[in-house]
Amino acid sequence: MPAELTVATELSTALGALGYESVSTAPKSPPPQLQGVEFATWEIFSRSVQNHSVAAILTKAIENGRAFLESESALRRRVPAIIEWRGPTRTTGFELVPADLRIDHVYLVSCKYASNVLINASPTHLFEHLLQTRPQSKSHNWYQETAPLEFAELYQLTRIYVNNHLGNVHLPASFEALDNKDKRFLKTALSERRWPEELRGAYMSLCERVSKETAKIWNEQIKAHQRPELLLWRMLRISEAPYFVLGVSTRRHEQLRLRVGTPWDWNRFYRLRSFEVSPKASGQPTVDWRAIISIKNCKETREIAGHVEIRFSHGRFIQAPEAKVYLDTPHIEVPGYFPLNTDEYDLSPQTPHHRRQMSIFDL
DNA sequence: CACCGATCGTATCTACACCG
DNA sequence: CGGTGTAGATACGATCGGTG
Repeated sequence: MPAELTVATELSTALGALGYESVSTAPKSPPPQLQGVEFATWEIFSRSVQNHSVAAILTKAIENGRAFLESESALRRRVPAIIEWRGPTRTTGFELVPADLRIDHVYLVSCKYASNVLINASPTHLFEHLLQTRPQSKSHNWYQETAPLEFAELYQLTRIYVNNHLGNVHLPASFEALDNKDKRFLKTALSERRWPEELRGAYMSLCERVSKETAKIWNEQIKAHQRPELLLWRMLRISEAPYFVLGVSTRRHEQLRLRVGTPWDWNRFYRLRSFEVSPKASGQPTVDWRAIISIKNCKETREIAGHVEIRFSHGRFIQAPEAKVYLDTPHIEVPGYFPLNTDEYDLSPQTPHHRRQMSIFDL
């Protein structure tokens, strides 16, 4: 059950925020404050609590919820009246805040356990529109757009490969002529994790070309844009509504407790100096990104780095590739992500300037 | 054998063609 | 012209396997 652990961490976080100290004391039915949880879901949750392999991560989730309850920048020990769980259903439309829980109608909480993925977008949306529009329904195959020759070559070799190995299969002469049945067939035929030896070279050429062209296009769009920080904010999921991230980091599963600020907060402290993009040699088309940020009233600069994979999403050749944005810098070091208990609003005149900087950045 | 980066998967939503 | 089926898209992360 893929989503079971996700559900369990979200519900454990909610329990923690309600003051529960351990998953072992979890009630037999959802607490009255917790809304949107079916009894059947709660039963599945109760079962996963018994599972020792997930006990450690659920304990961290409970602790995160409790920290949220205690935190001066969050609940300040006021036990919530309502915690709404969004559940497995997705929000409608173009989501800017990835919240799983909503506490007392206002506190939005995203539970993020061991994930460095920031956003999944269509390549056109990310590289050409810089995430500034609503996602378009019509998008093209980015591989074909950026590497038409390499893509065609890969398809031709795939056709030969399939004929040689699976026999009596007649795929159309061009990729464009594939129907859905053909595509599903190709997906199955190429379901091995590694590409077949015969195709590996062509696939690597495709990767290299797509990476280079993507970096070029993305760089040009960024250079042409008046305010590239708008792209950075979208990538970091910084939007008009502040929210909280509770979870664990991918590295060593350390606790991760953040308040994600808004562009308003961001502009008070930071300025984007540059946003650079370069192709990366990898097993799939990849571009690296890197933002240099200066801190206002201070000589210091910060860097945020990550990469984007441009990858097949539902199996090879099935449908248009997607762009998956990763954050490689630890969350805690990202300007705009504030550790839960820092009081960056402490800007009273009595506070010496250097102390203000300390309280903001050095926790 | 835990860890972590690289690679791959699925549920659900939206837009749109098609149908009566 | 509203209901419905379907393709294409996003949001979410799972899992594999090399490595120290």
